[in-house]
Amino acid sequence: MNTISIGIFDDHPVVASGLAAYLSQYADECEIAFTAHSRAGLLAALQVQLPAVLVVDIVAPDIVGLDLFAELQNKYASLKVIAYTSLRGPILIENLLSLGVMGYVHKLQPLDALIACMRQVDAGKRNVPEKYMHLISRYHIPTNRLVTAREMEIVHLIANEATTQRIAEQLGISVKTVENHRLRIYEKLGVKNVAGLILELTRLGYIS
Amino acid sequence: MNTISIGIFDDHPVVASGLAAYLSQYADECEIAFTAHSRAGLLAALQVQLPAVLVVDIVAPDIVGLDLFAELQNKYASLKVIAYTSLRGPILIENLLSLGVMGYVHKLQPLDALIACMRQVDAGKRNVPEKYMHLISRYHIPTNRLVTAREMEIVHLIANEATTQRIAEQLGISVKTVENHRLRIYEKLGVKNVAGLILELTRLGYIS
DNA sequence: TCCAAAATTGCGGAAAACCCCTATAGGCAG
DNA sequence: CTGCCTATAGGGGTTTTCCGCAATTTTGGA
Repeated sequence: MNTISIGIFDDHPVVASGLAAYLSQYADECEIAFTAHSRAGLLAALQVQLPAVLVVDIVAPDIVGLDLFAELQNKYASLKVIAYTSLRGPILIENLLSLGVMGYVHKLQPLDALIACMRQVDAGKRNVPEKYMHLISRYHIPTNRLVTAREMEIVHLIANEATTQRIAEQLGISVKTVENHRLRIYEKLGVKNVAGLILELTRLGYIS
Repeated sequence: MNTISIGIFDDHPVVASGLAAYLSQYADECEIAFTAHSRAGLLAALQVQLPAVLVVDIVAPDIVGLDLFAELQNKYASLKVIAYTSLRGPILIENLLSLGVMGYVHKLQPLDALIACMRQVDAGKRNVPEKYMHLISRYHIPTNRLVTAREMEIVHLIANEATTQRIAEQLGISVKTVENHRLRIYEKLGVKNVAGLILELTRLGYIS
């Protein structure tokens, strides 16, 4: 059995260092290449040593998240990435798969689940929880379920307690247009009003 | 130097087990009594072995959170509790202090901060971040800043996408009363509208 | 290249939220 | 007992959000 070289990225030091300490119990099977707590630190560490598997926490899809995976995919095509996060949901998983992420483990799962996933992924197999496995075969993004760039702009302004009127001014468009965007977003996310919107966005990790 | 007996409670196995593995590097200074991932597990573990210091993650003040501290305080008055969480804010810290929590460390801090806090707390000293230290001397709860039980009921209904009208029906009170509660809550939390309310509540951990 | 799907833009009208005020009854602490 | 706070509720408004519907531009695939 060869040893798996592992990189760990998590903004919570306790997770990165703690996981490294925990995994060192499995020293015959894996080897910690590095731990990183920031995006800059991660990119620096990857240039020094490229592990086989990278465990990444997604804090928020638009901050330390989805775009990072795209970047990693370009720079290090051979790197196998596992998303290890407390975010959930089929939309997220579809996104991850479409970006080339190899594995997904939720943080509430036992550590065994992560270790199992690492083994699978190191062997070149995609690995997500059973109930999402069917997504692997069709892991393209159904565009009509994703919030667009324009919608994201509006979403962030809403989260900043801006009214539709202020948003319209800020973006230089009609109030009615902004309203329409809002409703479309509600529809896509399956919520009924602002309360639901904000809650769902935090659940998905789009806003802090 | 005596060894500190430590219990760890966190719903994320990676944090509980990882932290335990990490701390075992400091074996001359501390000793892990147990790790727990659920409330029931914690209470069972405490009956078997009572550590000197208990590190607890607060997921949400009303779920695995503030009320737990009150319970622990009653049952195990000598137990020194450290809140180790990714929630923040002066309101939270005041709440914690008022419930007898001895220490608070944010999860984005380096692990050294937690270890330093454990030393302080084990020595009987309250320990919170510098900028909140002034709260220790007056750690009573300013009641007018906390959401009341009734307000919490309403807050949860709002988070469930209920309209003011539906809330009024559900609670058997007037729409106007519910409106009044809403505005009062906004005022207390310093937000302008539902968007701000929901975001602030998730920040404080009151809703998922 | 051309068509269909989508993103983005917009309007009128209804519903809900938001604001400022007043007012009563009960509980609890100084 | 006398404030202070909570919970209740109303009047009378303004503002914002929500709902259907529709036009225009952009985009992506056959």
